[in-house]
Amino acid sequence: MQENLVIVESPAKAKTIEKLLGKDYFVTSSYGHIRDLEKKGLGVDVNDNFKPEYVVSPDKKKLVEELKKLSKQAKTVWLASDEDREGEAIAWHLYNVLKLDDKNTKRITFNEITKNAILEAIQNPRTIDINLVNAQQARRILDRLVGFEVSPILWKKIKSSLSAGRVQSVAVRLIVEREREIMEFKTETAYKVSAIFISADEKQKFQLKATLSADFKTEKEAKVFLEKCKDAIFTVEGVDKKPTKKSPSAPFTTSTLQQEASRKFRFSVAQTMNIAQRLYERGLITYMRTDSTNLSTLALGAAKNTIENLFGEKYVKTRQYKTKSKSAQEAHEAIRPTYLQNTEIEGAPQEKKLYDLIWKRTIASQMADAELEKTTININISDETKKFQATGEVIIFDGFLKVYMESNDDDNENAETTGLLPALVAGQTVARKEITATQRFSQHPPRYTEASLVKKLEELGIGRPSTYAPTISTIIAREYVLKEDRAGVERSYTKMTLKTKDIVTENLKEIVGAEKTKFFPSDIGIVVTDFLIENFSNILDFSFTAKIEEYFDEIAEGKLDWVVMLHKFYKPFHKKVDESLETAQLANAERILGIDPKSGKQVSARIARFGPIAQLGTNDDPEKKFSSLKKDQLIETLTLGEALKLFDLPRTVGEYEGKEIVASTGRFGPYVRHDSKFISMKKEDDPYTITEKRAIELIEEKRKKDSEKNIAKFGDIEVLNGFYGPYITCDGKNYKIPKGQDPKTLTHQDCIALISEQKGKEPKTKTRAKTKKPASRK
DNA sequence: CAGTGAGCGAGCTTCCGCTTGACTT
Repeated sequence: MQENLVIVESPAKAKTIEKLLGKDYFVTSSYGHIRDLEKKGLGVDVNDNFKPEYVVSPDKKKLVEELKKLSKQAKTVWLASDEDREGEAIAWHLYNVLKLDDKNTKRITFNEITKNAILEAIQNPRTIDINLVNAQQARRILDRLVGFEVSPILWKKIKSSLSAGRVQSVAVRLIVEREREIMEFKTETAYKVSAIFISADEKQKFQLKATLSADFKTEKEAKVFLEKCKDAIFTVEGVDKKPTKKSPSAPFTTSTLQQEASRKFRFSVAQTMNIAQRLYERGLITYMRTDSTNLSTLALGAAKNTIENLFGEKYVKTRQYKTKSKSAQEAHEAIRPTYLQNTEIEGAPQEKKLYDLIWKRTIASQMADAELEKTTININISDETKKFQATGEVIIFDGFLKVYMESNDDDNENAETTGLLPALVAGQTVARKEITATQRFSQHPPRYTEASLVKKLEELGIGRPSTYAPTISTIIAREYVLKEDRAGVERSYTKMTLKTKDIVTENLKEIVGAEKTKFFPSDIGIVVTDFLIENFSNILDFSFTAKIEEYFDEIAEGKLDWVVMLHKFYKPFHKKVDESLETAQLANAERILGIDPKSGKQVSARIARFGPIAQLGTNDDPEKKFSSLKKDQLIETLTLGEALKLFDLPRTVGEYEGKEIVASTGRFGPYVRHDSKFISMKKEDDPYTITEKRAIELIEEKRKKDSEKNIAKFGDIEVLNGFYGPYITCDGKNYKIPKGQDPKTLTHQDCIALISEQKGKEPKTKTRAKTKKPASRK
């Protein structure tokens, strides 16, 4: 029996600390918070100074009993949860729930896990800081009030099971507003001119690529310029050399790691966190949920040694980075390898990749600046004020670039800067090889990716490292936003090239606007956002979190009473809740698109019980028709033509064996129906144009497949040939056939045996918030 | 590259931040 019980938040951390402290200390963990506000109802008494109703979480009951037992046996209990608001609250809840005694309870904190730091903490224990706890309670209660009072308004006004919250609603707003910017975006076109120059005499041999200092608005202007260039003389005005420096980025925080892993490996935010968790549990990296760029003195020393060994002394530059994010609570170190001398690790390929990234980023952050020389050459054109310019960059000393370079968000391929430029001198003339004017288009602002959304949220101080990934799954699960690929569209552009004598004009085509795993808002997301902005503009304000954080800071410093703060917030807020329940109208509830020229009926679009629909005929029309919108259509942008097209389905294609063939689009994409059977169309088919002949082909193909499908049938039990190969089905459940077994030889008895054998290990149904997967479209 | 192509209504849904687990194909 140990005299000392130390409780930290994470079990992996407990393990390392126990090793450092030795046998007099038993170190265990609380697995985060142990209790929370009652789940049913508000969990807060708004009529009694926001008295919270705390309940031990069901999955923590066993753990709490265990901790109670341990704490009774210990002589001293050390509450060593993290050194931030949440950590202080965890300590306070532990103190209360475990009914600890002041006399033998000590609160300690440390923000790096080294023997010295921990021993120092133990030498300097303190008591629980109730002001900090109150700041956490205010935060927790405010979030509950917002979430649980606003969400029910949405159930009533828009759709059941929707949700609103301080963090998620702003995340959706960002995506909705970006989409609106894109809708309103007007593409502008310009002609960019670039030239390739070669030596004017035979002495030098070079090719120099240069760009014109200004673009032309019209094709005509660009052409006039090219004409002028035909007989122009090109003279080097000057060669300018400037030394420049590049500095490494700070070590990883949660959000920067998510961004880089997304840019470099296309990992999703959740994927990155899962892999990082595994590395953390194996003791390979420090904690992965952090907002700090700080490195421990131990790590700084190890980095210095490693860099010296690998690259030499002149590559070393020890740096400590200031955390940029103002909302940072800095309870942990930056994310770094635990042992910097381990340049690589064993493990799954993805684990190796992520570790390598973390290692490089950490090491680079402690390396010298890269020294570069940037050269700019300006070239004058006779009788013309515009100039050509060529720039090149040469690395003089690679410094940190030896190991790592941060990637860029916009994968623009117009990297104009090249390497070494030819050695030209002022006054020298150069000859043109060719000059081209290419039509270019301005680009709409980019849609958010998971990682760029996290970046934006962090900049706004909204959300925490532990919530970025869950926030993204929430807004997807509510179907406020979709993460999607979109095919691009073809666009034509002109390119004029001045060759030796003539100007050649070409009309070329390019694909633009293709999107890969980007966020698009849904109609529900748009309507909910508009409603919330209309009625709860303060909460949807991008600076709302930052403002209340100031109050929380004051509470933490003991300058403001948390109950007073909540009263101030709640009074006007709750009034608004009541008002909007009574009176609020939905913004953009319905859009009238126009009149159908064929029937003379009104065409409109709105959100109905099962989602967005188009409607033909007014509400009082007994023969009104409905059609669901397609997945890539939005009420806001739907045109009359697109809406009318929706009513062309279902469409009678023809007849086969005396029965009608109908084509339409369903949940799983376009299909043909015949004799009350549904057959999915192939990629190349279109329900609007499919012919009778093709439809019959599909029907016959399906029949043939079905006939091959059945291998055997024993009453309820069937042996079928499916997508993954043969399988047994019974009562709507499927069972595997062992490898090496020929399905044709299975007897009834064999099947029964296989079923009962596999029934035992059926998965337990878990009541987890599941992300509903919408039907996939081809 | 399987299965699938609804809907008459009861009762429940929901927040943000700490943590890890563990169903099978």
